[in-house]
Amino acid sequence: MSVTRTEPQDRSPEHPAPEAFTLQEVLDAVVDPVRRSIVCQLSASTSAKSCGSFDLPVGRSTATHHFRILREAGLIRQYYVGTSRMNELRREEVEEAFPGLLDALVSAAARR
Amino acid sequence: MSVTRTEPQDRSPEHPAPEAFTLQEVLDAVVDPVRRSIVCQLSASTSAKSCGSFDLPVGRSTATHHFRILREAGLIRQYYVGTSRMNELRREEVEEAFPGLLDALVSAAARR
DNA sequence: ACTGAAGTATGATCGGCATCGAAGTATCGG
DNA sequence: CCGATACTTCGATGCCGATCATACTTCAGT
Repeated sequence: MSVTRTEPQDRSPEHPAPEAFTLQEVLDAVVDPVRRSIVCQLSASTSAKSCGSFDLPVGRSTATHHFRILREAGLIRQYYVGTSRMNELRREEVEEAFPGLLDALVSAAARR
Repeated sequence: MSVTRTEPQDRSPEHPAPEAFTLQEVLDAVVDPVRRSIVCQLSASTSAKSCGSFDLPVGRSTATHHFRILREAGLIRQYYVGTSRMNELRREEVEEAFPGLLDALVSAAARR
């Protein structure tokens, strides 16, 4: 009978192009403390980080929600490596769309 | 009997000191489109503007609410002139607390 | 005093969002 | 195949904030 085929899945999520970034979405993203924390942890790291490697005060399903908001705003890029979803900042694209904004935010968050 | 005394009132509202500014309050303030519009209109103007002189898509009481949020975040200074409440940006203080943030926001809002 | 103008205060409504738990999916190691 | 791991999806809940209408206050002009 039908052997449950395990065709390789395409699990790469949608990423908006820089031209589609909106300030509203970016602000909606970074106004949340948990998401801002994610951005700061990414900014402090040189390499990509898996979702599970973040120090977050919420459950897994909520974390997934936050990563999605950040991705849809254009702030992060996500891709799978095995079962892990890696995350990295889209520094250049964000800088191109909204010059100085990301730096100002991260350094503002670093104070205090 | 008691003549309704018209003692001069102190109607000057509370303004936080720059040291008390928090990034969270500033972002909570500017994430709202109406409030961001207020900030941009103030930034584009050289002089102070009365509450009523703004072009806003909400009723008066709601506008009052928005101005208060902006003031409590430290973004604007308010003072009465007659019955009019004047508003102006606290550029220097905000710049001192969160360097580059206000400029980045206003210029980001100006794009598109 | 009276009136109008400019805001503020208050209470109610209403929608959106952060959160969680439970169940589902995909991948990797034996 | 069998777990185990790492996330995602889904539905429900609960709260907070934006909005409005109404009533009130303060001031300016007459």
